[in-house]
Amino acid sequence: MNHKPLLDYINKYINLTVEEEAILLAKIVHRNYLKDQYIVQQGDICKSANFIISGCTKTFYTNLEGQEHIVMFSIEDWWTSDLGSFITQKPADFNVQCIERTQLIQFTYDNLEELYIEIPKLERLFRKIVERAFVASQKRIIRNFSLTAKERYLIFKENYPKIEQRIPQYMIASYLGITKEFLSKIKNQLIHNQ
Amino acid sequence: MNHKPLLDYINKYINLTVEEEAILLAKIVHRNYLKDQYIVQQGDICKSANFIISGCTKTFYTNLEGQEHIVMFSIEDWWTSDLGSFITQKPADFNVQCIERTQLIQFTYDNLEELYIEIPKLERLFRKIVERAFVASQKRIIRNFSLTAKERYLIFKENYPKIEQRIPQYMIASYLGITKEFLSKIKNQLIHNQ
DNA sequence: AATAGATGTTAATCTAGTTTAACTTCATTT
DNA sequence: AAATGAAGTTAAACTAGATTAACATCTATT
Repeated sequence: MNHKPLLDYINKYINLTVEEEAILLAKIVHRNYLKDQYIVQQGDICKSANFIISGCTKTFYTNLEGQEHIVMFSIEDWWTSDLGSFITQKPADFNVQCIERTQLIQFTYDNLEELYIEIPKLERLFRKIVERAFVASQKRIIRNFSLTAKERYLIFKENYPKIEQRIPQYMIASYLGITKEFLSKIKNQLIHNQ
Repeated sequence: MNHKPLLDYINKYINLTVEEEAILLAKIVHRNYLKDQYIVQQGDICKSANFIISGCTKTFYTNLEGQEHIVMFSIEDWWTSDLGSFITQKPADFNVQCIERTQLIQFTYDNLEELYIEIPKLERLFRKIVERAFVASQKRIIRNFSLTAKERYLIFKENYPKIEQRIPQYMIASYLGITKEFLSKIKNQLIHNQ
């Protein structure tokens, strides 16, 4: 059981004592998912906040016409969940699915509520994590409004240089909010530097 | 000095003792802004998290061509700030400007850091607030991708029935990510139920 | 009451991105 | 090695929404 990435990650935000680490480790579960398996499905109640040790997930919404819209990709050292469903314990709006074989650490809702009481410092940890996630989300809204698809694609490549090779084009298009055909056209334009 | 809306708001999330309330109230500042005054300007370091007692603000980004893109409106019983700038104490990406005469309570960065230490429960309060804000922001990204401008306008009217009368059309258009001319067209279509 | 400035509307023209559909490439299974 | 299917490309026709520009309305100030 490899806890190190989680503890290293936590220690960037707060300092846990050895006893606190032990309390925390007693309440987590390691879990392995295969490629294409779902961690959360739209309509389910999201039971866990998940810290990724290895692998990659996509969080997406499927509308009535069956079109997928990807809100985020998550990789090693990041979290994945339907946070809205998790915090309210109501049915999820989003699906979370593994794009690769994924190894993660799960905090169930009840265990995390207990941990907040046993180790109040964790409130600070998660406050800081969600603050950063919120800021990134707001910036994404602005990019979607004020930039063209080509500009958004270039920024995506800059921000996630390693992810692009791991993810099919049509998912990147979905994340950018365009069709796979138009992404294909953009890439062609970039090759012929237009 | 009217603290009641703030204390009522806080008590929906956590319970403060009388002593804790006193500590908190000692560290806040009441502030009044006139219509059109700025609370934060792009490039400034955002010095405060602001709880609105009365009035209304817009948070927006101005791009190089001078176009405004509104990320959020804030009214009574809600927060306004450039959170990204506030938490990192680096220059703001956004402007926060009053659309009406606005009365608010300010938490400066240093005071809030001290409060987190004196009243650790506040970590929980702000964790929960930001969690909800993040969830709303994710849902907005999906709406922008998967709905037409007309659908987004109708949802806006549903979600903010009282705000619409208080805010000029061109700002609503900016929030929806469309031009004021196109919003005008949408409204005309809705009148003639197309 | 006249002027100026901000806000809102209408309509013509234009464009970024979608849709549809046919084709290619690549990996997987039999 | 052939066959199936998933992923990606290309190109033509189409549309949601932008741009431009002229005009209308409303308000505040002198």
